[in-house]
Amino acid sequence: MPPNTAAKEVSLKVIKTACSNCNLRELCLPMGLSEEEMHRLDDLVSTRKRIKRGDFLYRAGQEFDSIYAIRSGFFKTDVLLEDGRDQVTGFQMAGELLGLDGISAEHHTCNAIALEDSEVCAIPFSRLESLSREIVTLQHHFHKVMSREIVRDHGVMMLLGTMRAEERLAAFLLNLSQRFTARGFSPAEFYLRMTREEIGSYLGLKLETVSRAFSRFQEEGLIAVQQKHIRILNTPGLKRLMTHHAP
Amino acid sequence: MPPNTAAKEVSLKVIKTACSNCNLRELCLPMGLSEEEMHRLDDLVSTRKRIKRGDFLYRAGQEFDSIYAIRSGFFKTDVLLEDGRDQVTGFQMAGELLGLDGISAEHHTCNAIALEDSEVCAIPFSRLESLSREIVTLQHHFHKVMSREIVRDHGVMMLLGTMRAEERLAAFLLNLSQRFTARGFSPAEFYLRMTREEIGSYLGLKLETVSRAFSRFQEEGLIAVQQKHIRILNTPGLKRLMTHHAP
DNA sequence: TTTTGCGGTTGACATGGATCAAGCTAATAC
DNA sequence: GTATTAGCTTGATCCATGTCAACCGCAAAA
Repeated sequence: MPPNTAAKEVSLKVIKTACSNCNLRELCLPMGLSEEEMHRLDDLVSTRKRIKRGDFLYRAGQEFDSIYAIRSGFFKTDVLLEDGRDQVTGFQMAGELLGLDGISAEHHTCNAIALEDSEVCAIPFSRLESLSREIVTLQHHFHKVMSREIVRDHGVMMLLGTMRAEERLAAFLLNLSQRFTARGFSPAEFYLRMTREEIGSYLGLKLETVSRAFSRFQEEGLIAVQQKHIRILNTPGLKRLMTHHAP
Repeated sequence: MPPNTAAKEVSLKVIKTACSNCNLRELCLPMGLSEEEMHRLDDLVSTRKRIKRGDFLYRAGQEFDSIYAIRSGFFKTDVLLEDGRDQVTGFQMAGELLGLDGISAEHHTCNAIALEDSEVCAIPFSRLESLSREIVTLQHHFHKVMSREIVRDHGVMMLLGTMRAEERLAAFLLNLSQRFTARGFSPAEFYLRMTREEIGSYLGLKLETVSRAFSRFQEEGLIAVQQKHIRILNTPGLKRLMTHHAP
């Protein structure tokens, strides 16, 4: 399928593919662009890709040429050490970008794996750089997105370096809740797309510890858990847990 | 002191200030630029700042307008949580950039503190964006620098999430050694600019644990420690320690 | 020179989370 | 519909690191 159709009559499919018609445009890369600017971005992101649950969007070591905007679905990224250890470095949802780590060395440094059937927009990076030389707001927004990733990583470092198990899990749940909210979903009720082991890997804990912390939260009436279904019953309680650490 | 002297006769001071005459230019922002391009960058970085040991280059919350290239000296960055906990998020040395985290929210999100008397070049960010719209190599290199920061942070997450105390310290020492080497210093012998407590904060450990790990390395003949003076005696040994974790 | 104090080392003990193990639940395959 | 299995929960025990405490040594201040 050719990515650019020169036809005047634009098919429904193509319309739906464009940033200008995407309901995530205010969360994603086109944030803050004018109508006209967004149409110029549309040309870049015309290639869409479906990724089945469990499949790789890209693998560590693979050549880097595009970043990806998640249109729907849910991903995790993980890094592998030579000795077999690995760690989940993030969970990404609709409107978020994947692949920014690949810019530095021109190859990907982590694996990106779909946790449910997903769709992404591939954005050829060199074309994004060209366009952002022309559109100031795009350039600036892209820099903000990269910077936000750095800030997010500092948050995770904080979490891993200073928080205890239950604080980590509370922070994790509140973060998910906040991101779901930003996407128009319930802040209090959601399905986890990842296993306890993946949560543990992300939080620097073993799956048993994650499970126990969930049970503890449930006993204390903070949340209701049933496998992957989570209901947050007491948000302030979780927040308190996050900040009032034992001396 | 006016940052731009229009005089034809350029003073020695100004010459020394320019990127084109900086011996760090191949590590720092101007990496890969042509002579002519580098001169255009010179105009941006004309403002230099001395920071005394213990002083802040910037504080969390402060308005963001510039990033900083370290010309000489040594810094740490740390984040503070509301409840008083804090964590060192990085140690930066000559040729490295500070302040990238501030782009996302237009204010700094961490403190940058000099660990020894230092000098930085302030780079007004909006002017850097303008210039990088004109100089492709500058734009691309800047993106790489930001991406590298993300990759580095993933490394720290890995370290905090999966490594034990001695592995963390070994990784830390090898990383320092490698960065000193890149700057033309000895790979095997250096002074630490930070306290055990700061190392511990960075590595998610208590200072006593750091101290014990140093002693242990010394007993095993891997390094010689005397306070802040470190000599690495067995680099492969340290590397092995980093990868052969207990099951 | 002496004093002061911060940073570092070391020891004894406490504990949070890891590990090992068993059983349970719910999705997926047959 | 039943069988299979991956994922989850819970209990018992262990150990790495945290905590508390004492002391050392060097460098800055007096």
